[in-house]
Amino acid sequence: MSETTKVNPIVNQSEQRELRYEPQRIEEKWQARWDADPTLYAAEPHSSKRKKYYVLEMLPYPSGALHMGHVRNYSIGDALARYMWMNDYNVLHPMGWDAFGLPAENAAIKNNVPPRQWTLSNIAHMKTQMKRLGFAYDWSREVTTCLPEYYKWNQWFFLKLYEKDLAYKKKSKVNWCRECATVLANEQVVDGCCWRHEDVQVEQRELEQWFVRTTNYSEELIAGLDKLENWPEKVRTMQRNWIGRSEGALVDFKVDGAINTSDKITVFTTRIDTIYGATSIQLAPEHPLVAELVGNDPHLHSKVEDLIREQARAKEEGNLGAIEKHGVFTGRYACNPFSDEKVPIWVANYVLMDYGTGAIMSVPAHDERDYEFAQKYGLEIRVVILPRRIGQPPAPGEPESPVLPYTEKDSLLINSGEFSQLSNMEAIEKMSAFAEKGGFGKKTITYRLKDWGISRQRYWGTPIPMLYCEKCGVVPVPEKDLPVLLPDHVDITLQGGSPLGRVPEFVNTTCPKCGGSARRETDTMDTFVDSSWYFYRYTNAKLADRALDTDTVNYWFPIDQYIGGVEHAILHLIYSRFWTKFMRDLGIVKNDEPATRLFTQGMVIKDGAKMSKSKGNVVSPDDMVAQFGADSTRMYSLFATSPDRELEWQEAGVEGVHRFLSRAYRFVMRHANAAQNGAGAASAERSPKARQIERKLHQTLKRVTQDFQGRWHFNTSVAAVMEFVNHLYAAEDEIAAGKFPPALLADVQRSIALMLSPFAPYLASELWEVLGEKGNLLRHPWPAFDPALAKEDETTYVIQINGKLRSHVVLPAESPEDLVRERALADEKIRTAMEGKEVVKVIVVAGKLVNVVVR
RNA sequence: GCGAAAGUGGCGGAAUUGGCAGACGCACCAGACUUAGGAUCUGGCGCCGCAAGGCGUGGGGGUUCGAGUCCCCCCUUUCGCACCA
Repeated sequence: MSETTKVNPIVNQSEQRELRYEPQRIEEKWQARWDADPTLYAAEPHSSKRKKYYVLEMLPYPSGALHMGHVRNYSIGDALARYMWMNDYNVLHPMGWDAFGLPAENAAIKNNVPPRQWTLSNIAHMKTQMKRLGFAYDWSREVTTCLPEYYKWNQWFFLKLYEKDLAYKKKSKVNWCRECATVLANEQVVDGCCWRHEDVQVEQRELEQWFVRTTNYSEELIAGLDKLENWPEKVRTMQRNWIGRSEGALVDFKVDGAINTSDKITVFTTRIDTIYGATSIQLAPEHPLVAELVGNDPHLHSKVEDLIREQARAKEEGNLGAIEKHGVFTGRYACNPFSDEKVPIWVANYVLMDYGTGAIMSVPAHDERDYEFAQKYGLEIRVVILPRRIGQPPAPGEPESPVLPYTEKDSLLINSGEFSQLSNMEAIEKMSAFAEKGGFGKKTITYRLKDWGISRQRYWGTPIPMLYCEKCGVVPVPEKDLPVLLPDHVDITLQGGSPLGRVPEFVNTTCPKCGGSARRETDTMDTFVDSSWYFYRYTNAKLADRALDTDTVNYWFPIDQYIGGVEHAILHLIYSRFWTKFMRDLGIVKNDEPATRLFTQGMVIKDGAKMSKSKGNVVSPDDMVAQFGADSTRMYSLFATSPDRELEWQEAGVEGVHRFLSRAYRFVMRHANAAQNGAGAASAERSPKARQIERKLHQTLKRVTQDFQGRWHFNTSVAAVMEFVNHLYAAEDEIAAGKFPPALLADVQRSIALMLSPFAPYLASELWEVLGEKGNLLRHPWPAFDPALAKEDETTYVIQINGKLRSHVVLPAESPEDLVRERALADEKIRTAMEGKEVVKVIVVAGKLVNVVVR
C-alpha cells in the first residue's frame, strides 16, 4: 500500500470514554420508556385504513427461561414486524404462553410447588426476558392457555366437536409413555419413543380414550397442501407422508368352506391389475377372522400369538420395517373372485391391522414384500405384468419373465383372463368397475392418518367437559356451566391414572339431565389442543362471552407470516390446520388455512451439537445480554447465518457485532451536531468522496430493503450496513474537516438509525433521539432508496484472456461496446499477453467484462 | 433402501439470472496512539512460491469464450420417510 498510515484525527482518550457504547444504559432507558407506553406496539382496530399484516412466532412453553432458539425465532419475527410497521402496515404481533403440560407437574413432584405457581412465575420471568430483549409485542393481547378464561374455550370447542360427532370415545390400543404416565397421540411418537423422552419406548395399552376425528378432513388436509405454496416444501412433504393418501380398491375373497356363507376377506390393494398373480391371502395377526380360521388348533394358535408379539415388539422398537418376515398357513383357502381360483390363507407379521383392511392379496411377482415372503415359504410366483407397452413385440432375446419382483406401473397385463393385453392403468379402471358391478369390490382411498387421541391421564391440562351418569350415560357439560375449573391443591403423582380421579369434590357431581349423581371425566386434553387455535384468540384476547369475534378474525386472518421451528411440521401444524377447517365448518371463521406463509428457522447449536443441559453447551441469553446487550445478541442471531440455516453460536461473533454497533454509535455521536447545525445548507457542492458516500448510502438502503422483500438473508443486510459504516470511517477526515454537506451527513445518520431499527431497536432509538428526531421509529417510514443516486457512474471492466483474469479497465458507465472492446485491447497487460497470438473472438458483456479468446 | 437439503479459507459465512471466488464478521499478523490495553484507529490475511507465476469452491467427467453456479457419475454430512399393500 502506498498510502501512509492514517492517524485518526478525532479520537483521543477522554473522548473515547465519552463516546463509549454502553448498551446496558441505553437499553434500560428505552425499555422503561416503552414499558410506560404499552400502546406503542399495539395493533390498530380492524377498522384501520392501513393494510393488515399478521406476523406470528410460535408461542413458547414456559419452561423457566428463554433459550437461544427462542431468541433467534423472535429476532426474525421482530425484525419483520418492525419492517412492516415502517412500511405503513397495521401489524399484529402478539405473544402468549403454551402454559399447560407435564413439566409443571414434574416440577411439582420434585420441588413441591403447585403447577400453577410454577408456571405463572416462569411466565413472569420469561416475559421480563422478552421485554429486556426489546421485542415489540402487543402485550395487551397476551394469551395464557392455563387460565380459565382461555381453557374455557377449549372446553367449548370440545362440546362443539362432540355435537358434530367429531369427538368420540373408544377403547383401543394406544401409545403409553411410562415416564409421562399418560397416553400419547400417534404424532407424539417418534421412532417408537416418546417425543419428550427420546430414549423411552412407547408401550401399547388398551384403554378407553377420547378421540377427535381428524380423519374426516384427511382429503382436505392433503389437498390443501398443494395450495400452501409459501410453506416450505419440506413441511408439505412431511405432512403428505403423514396423511399418506393412497388410491386403490377393496376386493372380497370368499372363504372356502365357510360355515357362515357371508364369511369373506376384504383386501385393500393399490394394484388390482395384478390380481391374477395373487397366490395367497395374508392376514394381519390381529385380524378378527384369524381366530375363527385357526379354530382350536393349539399349534396354530401359539404361532399366531408369536406373530402378534413380534409385531408389538417391533412397533415399540420403532423398526417395524426391519423385522424378518414370518407367517403361518391357516390350512384354509379363499376364492379369487376374478379367476375363481382357490388361494391359501396365511397370517403374516408384515401385515398391519391398522392400515387398509388388515388383509392383503399377496402378489409375489409384483410386490417386493410378497416376493420375499413367497420365496421364504415356497409360495407360487406368477408373472402377470410384462415391462412392455401394448402392441410392442418382445425385443429379440428378451426373457419371458422380467426381473422379479417387477413393480413398475407402465406396462402390459398377461395371464389375466379377459383383461390380458390391457395396460396397467386401463386394467385398474376396468377391473375396479368389474368388481363393483359384480358386487365383490370397489374403488377406495385409504389414508395413513389416524384420529387424534386427546385424552391425557394428567392433572395440568384442560378438563374434558364430560360427565358419566348411571342413568343417562355419557353427558356433555352444558355450555352455561363452563368452564369446568381445574381444582387447585391436587396431590400429583405419576401413578394410577389421572390425579383428578383422586379429588372427590371434582369427580362427584350431579347429572344436568336427570339430577342424579354423576362422575366427571378425569382425563385432561392434550396440550396440542390449546395451541391449535391460540392465534385466533390474539385477535380479541379478552373477549368474555365468545371464543372469538368473527368480524375481527376475518380482518386479521389468515396469518400473513408464521415463524417457528421445523419440529412442529407435523404435530402442531397439522392440528392447527384441522382446527381451522373445523372452525370454518362451524361458521365462525372463513379462512381454510391458518397461515399463508410459513417460515421454519434453523436450529441453534454450539460446538457442533444441539444445546442441551446434558451436553453442557447451553448459552444463556441472559449472559449474552448482560455482556453485550440485547441489540448485539439479537443482531448476532441474524448476522451469523441466514435464518433458515443451522446457527453455530460463537461468542466472539456476538462481540464482533457489539464492536460494529459501537462503531456506528461513535460515528453518530461524533457528527450529530455537525449535521444538525448545518441542516439548512442543502445545496452545498459534493466532493467526490461525499458523492461516493451518497451513492453507497443508496446502495445500502437498496440491499437491506431487497433482503426484506426477498430472501430474508438478514446476514447480508447487516453486512451491508457494516460496509457502509466502514466507508464512513474511511471518509472521516473529510467529514471532520466539515467538507461534507450537512444535509447529506444528517441523511446518512438518520438512515443508519432507520436501517438498524429492525435489528437493533434500542441503539436505533437512541441514535434517533441523539439526532434530534422525535417519535417512535416504528411509526417512521422505512427509508426509500433512489435508484439514480445508487447508480455507479463508472464501471470497472474485467479483462480476461481465454477466461483467465488478466487486467481491469475503468470506463464511464454505459460506454458503448466498441469503446469497451477498444480500451480492453489497448490495455498494456493485455497487449503483452496477446503477443504472437491470434485473436479468435472478443466477447463483451455489458457492464461486466471483456473476454479475449486467443489461439 | 426411498426422498430432500447441503459440502466454499484456520472458523461463521458472501457471490439472485453462468461473468473479478472468498463480501461482512471472527481468529491471527504488523503498525499507530498510549503510563497501560482484552480499548480505538490503519494496514495485511485462500494455498504453493523470493518473485514471475501457478493452483484453488467434496472427488471424477462434460457443456461453454467463461462453471462455486448448468448436465452426468461418485463420495460425505444432516434431515425426513421407511413392511402403508
